[in-house]
Amino acid sequence: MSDPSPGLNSEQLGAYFALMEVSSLLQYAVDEHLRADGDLSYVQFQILARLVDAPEGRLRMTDLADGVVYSRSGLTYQAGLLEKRGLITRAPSPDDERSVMVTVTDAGRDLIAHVLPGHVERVRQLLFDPMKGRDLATLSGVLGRVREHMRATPPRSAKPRAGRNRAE
Amino acid sequence: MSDPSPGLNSEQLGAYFALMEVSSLLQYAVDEHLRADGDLSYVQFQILARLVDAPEGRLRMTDLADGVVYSRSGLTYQAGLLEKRGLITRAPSPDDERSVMVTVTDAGRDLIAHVLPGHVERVRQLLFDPMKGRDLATLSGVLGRVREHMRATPPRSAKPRAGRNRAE
DNA sequence: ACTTGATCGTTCGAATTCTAAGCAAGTAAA
DNA sequence: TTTACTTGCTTAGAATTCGAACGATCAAGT
Repeated sequence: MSDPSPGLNSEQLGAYFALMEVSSLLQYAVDEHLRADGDLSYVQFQILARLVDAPEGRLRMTDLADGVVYSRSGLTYQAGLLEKRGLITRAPSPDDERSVMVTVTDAGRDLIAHVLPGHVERVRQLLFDPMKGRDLATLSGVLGRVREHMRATPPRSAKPRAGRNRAE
Repeated sequence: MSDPSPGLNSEQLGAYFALMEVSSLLQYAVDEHLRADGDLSYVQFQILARLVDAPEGRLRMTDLADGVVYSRSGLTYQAGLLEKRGLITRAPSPDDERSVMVTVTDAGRDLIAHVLPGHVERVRQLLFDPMKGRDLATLSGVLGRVREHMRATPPRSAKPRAGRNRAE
C-alpha cells in the first residue's frame, strides 16, 4: 500500500540523483583501472570476482547472470571472451544437462589477485575516504535493506500470465 | 594522505557491492517503466530531464555530456534520435561557433511531464520505502559529500600532457 | 508413455556504446 | 599575422549489449 504517492521531496530527489551519479563515476574510475592493470572490463571483473567467491569456484550461468545483474546472452558473450583467455572454463552440469557450470581457472584467480589491491584502493579513495563517523554503518545498513527490498520486489511487468492480456 | 592502504574491511566491501547492485537494479526498474510509458531509455530521460532543469531549457553538448556521465559521441547519437522525434533542437551557439546548444522543445517538456510521476513513484517504492528515521538524511549527506569528492578527484589517467609519453 | 509448460543456454539481428580520427573554431605566443 | 595548441562536436568502425527466437532438457500432470 505504501503511502498515497506524494512524489519525492527535494531531499529524496537529491539523494536519488547523487546515488546514480556516484555509482556511475565510481564505475568509470574502477573500470579504467581494471583495463589498465589487467585488461578487464568492469563486467568481466565482476564475473571473475563472483566466481572466486563461490564455493569450488564455480556457478551456473544463470546464477552468475543474476548475480551481476546482466542479461543471459550478454553473459554468454563475455564467458566466451573469458574462456578464450583461459580465465574460466565451461562444462555441462552433471545433475542438470541443460545448465552450464562456469569455473575460474588458476589463471583467473591469479589475475583477480593481481588486480584486486589496486581496485580496492580506488574504491577506498573515492568512496570511503570522504566518509566519517557513523557514515559507513548507516550507509551499509540502508543499502543492505534497500537491496533486499529490491530483490524481493518483482519487476512491474511480472509476466502477463498466459497470453491474452495486453489489449491495445 | 588518506591512510596507508589497509584495503577494505568487510563492512566497506559489503557497502560497495550493495551500492553497485542497488543502482543497477534501480536503473533497470526505471528504465523498464520509461520505455513502456514514454518510449524513452534511461539515458534519454536523463538528457531531457537535465535540459528541463536548465535555465532557458538549453545546454551545450559538452556540459550535457558531463552532466549525465556520458561520452560525447554517445550524446551526439542520442541527440540525433531525440531531435528526430522532435523532443529537442540543436543550433550552433552564437558566442562560440564550435559549440552546439541543445534545447528542449515543448513536446519534450510534455513528455517528461507525462513520464515523471510514474518514474518518481517507482523510485519512491524501490529506494525510499524501505528507509526509516534518519536514513534519508544520512544517506543524502554522505552521497552528497562523496559526489563532491569524486567530481574534485581527477581521473588517474589525467592526460599524458603533451605527446611524447607512453613508451610502447 | 505423452503432452504441456517451464527453464537453461546459445544464436541471431538490431540498437547502443566507446575509441580513434578528423574537422572547424577559438586561444595564446611569437 | 602566423604558428601551435586546445576545445567542441561529429563521423567511422569496432565492440558490447539486449531481446526474441530457438533447440534441448527437465517437471508435472494425465
